Amino acid sequence: MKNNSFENPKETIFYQIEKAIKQYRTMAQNNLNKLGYSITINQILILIEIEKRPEISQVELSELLFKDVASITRMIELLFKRGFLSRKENETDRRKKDLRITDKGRKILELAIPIIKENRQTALEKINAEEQENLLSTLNKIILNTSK
Amino acid sequence: MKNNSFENPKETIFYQIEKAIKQYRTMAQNNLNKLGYSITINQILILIEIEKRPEISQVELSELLFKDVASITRMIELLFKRGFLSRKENETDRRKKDLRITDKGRKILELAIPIIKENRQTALEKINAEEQENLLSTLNKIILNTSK
DNA sequence: TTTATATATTTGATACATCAATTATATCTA
DNA sequence: TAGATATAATTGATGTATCAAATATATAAA
Repeated sequence: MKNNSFENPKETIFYQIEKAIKQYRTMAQNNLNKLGYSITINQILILIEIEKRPEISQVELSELLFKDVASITRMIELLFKRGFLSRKENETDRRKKDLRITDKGRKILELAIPIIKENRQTALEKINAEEQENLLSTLNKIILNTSK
Repeated sequence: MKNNSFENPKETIFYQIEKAIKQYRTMAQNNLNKLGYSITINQILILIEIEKRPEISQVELSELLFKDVASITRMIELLFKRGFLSRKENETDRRKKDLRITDKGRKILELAIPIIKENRQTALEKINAEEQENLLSTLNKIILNTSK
């Protein structure tokens, strides 16, 4: 391992993490595009979470998807404009919005979910359970090290 | 391991990779901000590559940093506007631009590089050499699986 | 040497990220 | 209950990501 990590960026861990996640995203989006709809992986992930737990707040969505609440607001806005979900004031807490998947949204979810599962499988091919556990464990260490 | 990976997103590998890289970026940017300049990690990485190899083209930069050439153009534009680098037409190939770090750019590089190295060390604390090798190896498998 | 093809960079359009500030409502406390 | 504080969502400003199309120049091929 080189001492000066700037000599060979391609060999450093963070470059590799970036590369892996970027390639994964590209592959995932390309496969999703084959559906012929124009929707992003991120938008699908939001729909999935709302479908699983319709009372979820935008703050909770932001934590779950590691995004800023501002990003969530704008993504919700797009999903709403395109008719994938409905949005109205919550009765008991008027600061909140009730988000609901529309039929159109549910239809695209049904098509997209198998694709996303397949993407994950493809990306993890030939990586056995132990290796996956190790990866998770090392990632968790990085997460700990970088959290405050 | 759950069969339906949508039940517990927090436990899936790609969520963890996203979380790790996001937290790392946030920490790195926060530490960089302490310098009091207003510059992003990405911009520093571009400066580093140009400093190492001044004849580098924007296409090469895009490959090295896993970014679209369009992104590189805009980042270069910002770095130029802020006086961190100069940019002029290449004499022998007029499609290309000659990029050079300015004194101002060199100054910020000197301050930023130690910080970036420290960030990487912090993030990898208590992760031994073997574990790092394993991480790289697994990431490479993902990169292979998702390339094409 | 013209024509076709390839390469380097830029631009336009759209989506997302992050921070700070704002708006609106809810809750807590004196 | 009035005023302080907290929370949910939005908005503004700026930077980055991706794709497709446009420009400009270089190189290969007829």
